[in-house]
Amino acid sequence: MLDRKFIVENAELVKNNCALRGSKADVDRFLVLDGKRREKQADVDDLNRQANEVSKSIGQTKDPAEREARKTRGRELRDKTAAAQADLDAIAAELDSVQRSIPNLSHPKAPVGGDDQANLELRKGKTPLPRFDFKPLDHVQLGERLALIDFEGGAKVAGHGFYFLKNDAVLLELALQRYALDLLIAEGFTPTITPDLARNEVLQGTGYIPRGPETQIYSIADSDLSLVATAEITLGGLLSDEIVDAERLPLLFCGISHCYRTEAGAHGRQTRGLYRVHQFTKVEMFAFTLPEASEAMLDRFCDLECRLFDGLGIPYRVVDTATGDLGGPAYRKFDLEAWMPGRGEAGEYGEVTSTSNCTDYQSRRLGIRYRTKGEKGTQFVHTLNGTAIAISRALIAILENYQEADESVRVPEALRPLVGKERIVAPAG
RNA sequence: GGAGAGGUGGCUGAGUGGUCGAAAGCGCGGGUUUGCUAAACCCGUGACCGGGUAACUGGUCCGCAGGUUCGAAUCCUGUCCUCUCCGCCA
Repeated sequence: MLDRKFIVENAELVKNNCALRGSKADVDRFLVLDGKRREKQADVDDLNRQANEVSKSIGQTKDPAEREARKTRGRELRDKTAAAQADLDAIAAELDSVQRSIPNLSHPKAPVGGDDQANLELRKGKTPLPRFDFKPLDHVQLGERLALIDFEGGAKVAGHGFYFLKNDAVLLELALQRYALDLLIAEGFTPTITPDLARNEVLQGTGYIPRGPETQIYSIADSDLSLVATAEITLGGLLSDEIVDAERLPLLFCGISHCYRTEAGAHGRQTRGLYRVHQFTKVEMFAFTLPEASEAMLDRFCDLECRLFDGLGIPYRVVDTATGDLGGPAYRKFDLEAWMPGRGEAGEYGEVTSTSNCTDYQSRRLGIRYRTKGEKGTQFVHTLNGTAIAISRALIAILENYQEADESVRVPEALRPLVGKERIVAPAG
């Protein structure tokens, strides 16, 4: 969320930004509530002060009658205080909910627009688009013919949107995890495998909303836990309510987690195959940085994503995400869209990774601060997240780009030592 | 799952109803001493929300949420977490 004082002092800016983002957050309501809150707070403070004075004086009063008189006075004051506090709590609760609904500011260079149609292509990857002298199959067909993906089996045990990976697809999944990890470890990231469940409080801190009507999140009955939609949630929560020394920053983590998404309201759009599924594995990058370092870190994350996909020999383009498509927490976001030859009439780009600079929007909610030696007070860190590799979508890109006329699939050079073979062919029989 | 112990400031750790936002130590900042460094000594040093140009000042915070009381770090209830032991188990 944004800083309360900042919103008050920059109300017009915040309102304009809400408009750019297509957010319906009620900034005017926020301003009214904030004024009320301050008045009420002053009342409560004053009553508390009086009550504290009376309480202190009782301890020093010897005369029993005088003590009783002061106790009565104290009771009266505490009653008034409690009433005022209740008013204040009600105001503060509404204020907080409005404040949380206000999206982060937008980077001045982020393209303005209502949805992903306005995204701006920045550049393309090193690998040229593949040329096929046959009609390429899509990954669903390939997955079936090579016995790599079993959607029917997945649907049978867990419903539509679930799948079994089989045979060499399992090796590919593990190879992709290891491939991403090897690069990130070399880059100084601390590798982690994170919980697949998190407290709802942590979900909310990172900007995810469990149990809403349009929630993307699976909740666990009779608990305050949800299945995570990404390791961004668990890695962000890792340092919640902590104060770190400035010289320890930046902190770089990468995390393997399973990602669970209900995909509520996503029916009818790109639901074929592995593109939009309820569960997949992801290697996620996460950074906590000083405020002045977050822009450069976003470029670094984007560059790492490019290196991973260049290394896999997959064609892609990088897009700068439009303001209306940024969601709540992101200040700026870059997506990698890989070429998927089996998609649409003659191939289309489809999002495979995404990296965001959330500035202090998440850290303010999560209470993640840093302290600089010799300086008074603390400040909020900046948080960034980026997909290293989302396995399901990477699989689509690999299968479709590396297919051959005989329906076999070459294993990308970089993965061959990890998969242990050069080519995936249909199992005998 | 059963039995205990405990969660206090950046860290360690005192504190069992009033003057405690909280001893002491570490760390950190400043100073004295010093050829330099180190050591020693002295002073200062929590976070958050308000008011004030400022000096300064009001309030909140001792895992979290409630309760008792004029008054709670301290007593009570619930909850989360950590540790030890027992049971079960991959």
